[in-house]
Amino acid sequence: MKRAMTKIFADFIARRGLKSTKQRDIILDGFLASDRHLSIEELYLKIRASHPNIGYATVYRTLKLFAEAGIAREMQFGDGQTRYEHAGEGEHHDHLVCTRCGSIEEFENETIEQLQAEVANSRGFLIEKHRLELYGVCGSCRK
Amino acid sequence: MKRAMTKIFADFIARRGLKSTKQRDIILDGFLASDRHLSIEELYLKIRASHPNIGYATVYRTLKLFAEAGIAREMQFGDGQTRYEHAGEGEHHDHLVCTRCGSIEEFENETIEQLQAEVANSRGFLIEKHRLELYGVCGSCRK
DNA sequence: ACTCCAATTGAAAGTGGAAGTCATAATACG
DNA sequence: CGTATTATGACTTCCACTTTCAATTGGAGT
Ligand SMILES: [Mn+2]
Ligand SMILES: [Mn+2]
Ligand SMILES: [Zn+2]
Ligand SMILES: [Zn+2]
Repeated sequence: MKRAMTKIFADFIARRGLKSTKQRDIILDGFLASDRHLSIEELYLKIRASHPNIGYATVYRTLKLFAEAGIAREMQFGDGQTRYEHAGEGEHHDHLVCTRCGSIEEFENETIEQLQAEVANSRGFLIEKHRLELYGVCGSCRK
Repeated sequence: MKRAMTKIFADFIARRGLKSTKQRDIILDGFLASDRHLSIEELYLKIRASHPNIGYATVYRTLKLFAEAGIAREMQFGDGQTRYEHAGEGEHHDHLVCTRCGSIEEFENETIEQLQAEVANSRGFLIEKHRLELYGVCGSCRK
């Protein structure tokens, strides 16, 4: 997975005539090694621990590149910060967001996806993407 | 509907020991007379046309009050602006958001709601609220 | 290896929407 | 009325990005 992502990003860099830099390598490593759904700030701080000279703006711009390259996806969970998650090839999932501890679980439900398609169809609406999030209290927080 | 909303807000004002003001009346009228899903700025500009002396902050604060009173609901559709829609008693719906013209349609699907509950249940997750939005091209924009 | 130029970087400044401040004004009620 | 309390509006601050810019770097072509 990590290999694949690294390859995809390298190809993207090449295709776009961009340059390979050590900052981008470091940020990619940090991103791939992390828990999913981290904010720019979170990744920046994590990376800064071992690379104090990498700037916020570079992390910010690099995450945008990851999104363009298709290895990251931008998300908004209503906490005022943009979060990035790993984006595998064509994979899709929705989220359960705990309003207590902030943890984010993922799920997939093909039936829901189909019903969404039906709703859109019946109105002549062409779906490009969708967002389904369940907010509430996670299992751990309920104990 | 409008009558009901007005009543609900008046009761809310009374219950909380707040004051009835002409600004709040004007803003409530403007809100109820509007298309749904408008941003603070949009409502502010709309109102300013006939009431140039009403400030942005008052519209901002009053919409928050509407939300607390239960006659409005705060929404985020990813365009960076908070939008408010009319909130009827206990009613719920999800949205189809056109990425071309920005129009927002509403829909309800009980089966999807049930499946969401099942997903949550199977993980011991307690749903407090959810968000389901389909982004794409609306019927009009496809023609 | 060396040049050269476009791409990149990081610090700093800028942006836009939301949220807070505060002096003045308006409301509720005895 | 008179007064305590709340509301208003102009302005400021906050915050999460987003852009700018001078200095640096990557790497294609000598
Ligand atoms: Mn995820
Ligand atoms: Mn709606
Ligand atoms: Zn939790
Ligand atoms: Zn449209």
